[in-house]
Amino acid sequence: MASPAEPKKADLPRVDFVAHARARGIVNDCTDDDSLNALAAERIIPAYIGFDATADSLHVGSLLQIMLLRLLQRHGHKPIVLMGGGTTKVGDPSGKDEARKLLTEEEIARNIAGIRRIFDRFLVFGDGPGDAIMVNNADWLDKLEYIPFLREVGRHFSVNRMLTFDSVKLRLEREQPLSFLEFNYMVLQSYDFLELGRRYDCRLQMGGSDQWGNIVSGVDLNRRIDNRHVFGLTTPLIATASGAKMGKTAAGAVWLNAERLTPYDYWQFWRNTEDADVGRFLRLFTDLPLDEIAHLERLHGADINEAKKVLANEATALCHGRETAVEAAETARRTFEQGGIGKSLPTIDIPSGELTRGIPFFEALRRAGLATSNGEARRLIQQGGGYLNDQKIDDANAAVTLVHKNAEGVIKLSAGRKRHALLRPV
RNA sequence: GGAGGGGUGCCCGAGCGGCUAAAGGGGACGGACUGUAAAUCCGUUGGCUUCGGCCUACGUUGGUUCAAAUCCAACCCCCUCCA
Repeated sequence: MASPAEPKKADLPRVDFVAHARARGIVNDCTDDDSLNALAAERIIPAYIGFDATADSLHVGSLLQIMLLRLLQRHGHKPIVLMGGGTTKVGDPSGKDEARKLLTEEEIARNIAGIRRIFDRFLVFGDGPGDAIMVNNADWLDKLEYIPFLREVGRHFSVNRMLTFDSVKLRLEREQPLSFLEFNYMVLQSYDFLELGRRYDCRLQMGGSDQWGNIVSGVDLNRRIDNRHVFGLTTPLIATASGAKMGKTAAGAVWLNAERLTPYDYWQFWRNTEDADVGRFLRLFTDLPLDEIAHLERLHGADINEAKKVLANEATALCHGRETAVEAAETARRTFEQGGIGKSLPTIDIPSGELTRGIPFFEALRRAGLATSNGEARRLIQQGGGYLNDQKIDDANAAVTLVHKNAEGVIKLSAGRKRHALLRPV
């Protein structure tokens, strides 16, 4: 499989990291641009972002963080991917109304393995100075001793101030429960930063803007305990131009692994970006140089679709490889621009015998994954959204048979104009 | 430990004995309009169905009643206040 990491590693100057990140719109806030720039000029900065292992994949909600680590590495610095094997057992209350379900050790280990595969596509791991590493905070959190920890670290935390943090305040204001377990999350996250400073001379923690409070706490802790001058940098919260939270699609979250979301659907997600977001998303989610993006941004009206295709191609190439992206683009071209079919469309095998007898249209739609129940399939047909080989079919009970097999040997089913699937007689 | 409030469909939230598969909103899906965009408008939104119906659902388990999301009991969970 082709590696997407075309600018394989450091192809940009170390000193420009923060300025470039800002120019691309990835930076929401930074504790101290000037000192950080000075440090970047002087040496390779090990920097980390933490990811909780709550699922076996990450979704686009984490993509900006991933891109930031990638940009960091392109500028010659060292990305540290911190897996929250320990903190996942606690649960980050930030931005949530409810505590997360607690995961078992085995689930967490499995999740970390899945997430590692995603990072392998975006970063170059290794033992060299600018190579990325992945570490797990369970390595130090699991064996913490309560009293010594409280005495070393706990005394630096003011409960008064902790109560003012958004993550906590939100829960209290909305009268939602916040357990003491979760309340400790920010302390542990701060401690991670201290530990990474000690182990890897990590100087920078990055994360989403909702992590700002946790990050500056860690910056303080490094200074107070080890007298280490470290930095924090956050990314903005990304919403679509029309205000929706980013990363929702028909099927739910936009996952970064092919098992949860096919590369074709991933491509489609980017292809359907709102006009007003195209330039911004190109800067945030692709490696394209800024001048090239500025050029694409000048497209207007229907022409902007070309920019959306570039966005879809580049974003998909990063995540699934160039070859896969090209295939998805080709499938989309045939499907939407020629009303044909492409090989990236989901394909379901159906025994020929069944098709000889014929299966009702509604059932075919359901089995193709275009409806979750017979009722939904019937509704779809009734509302004029059921298509068989691009012909609208009104009769839910119409038989789908081998007669409908086209030149390529498959039967094309569609739900509305955008969702397609193929049945393949076997 | 005590007192009060609460747990409703994907989410928020109304209902507080029958007219309730459960108002309203959000989200989602389909249609119209477009450019595979946004905005807008229309429709749909528990499952199965031979389309006549049949199941399952309002924290859990029992009970009262011809009839319960609605009343009663016990239990579980959450919130607030008191000790």
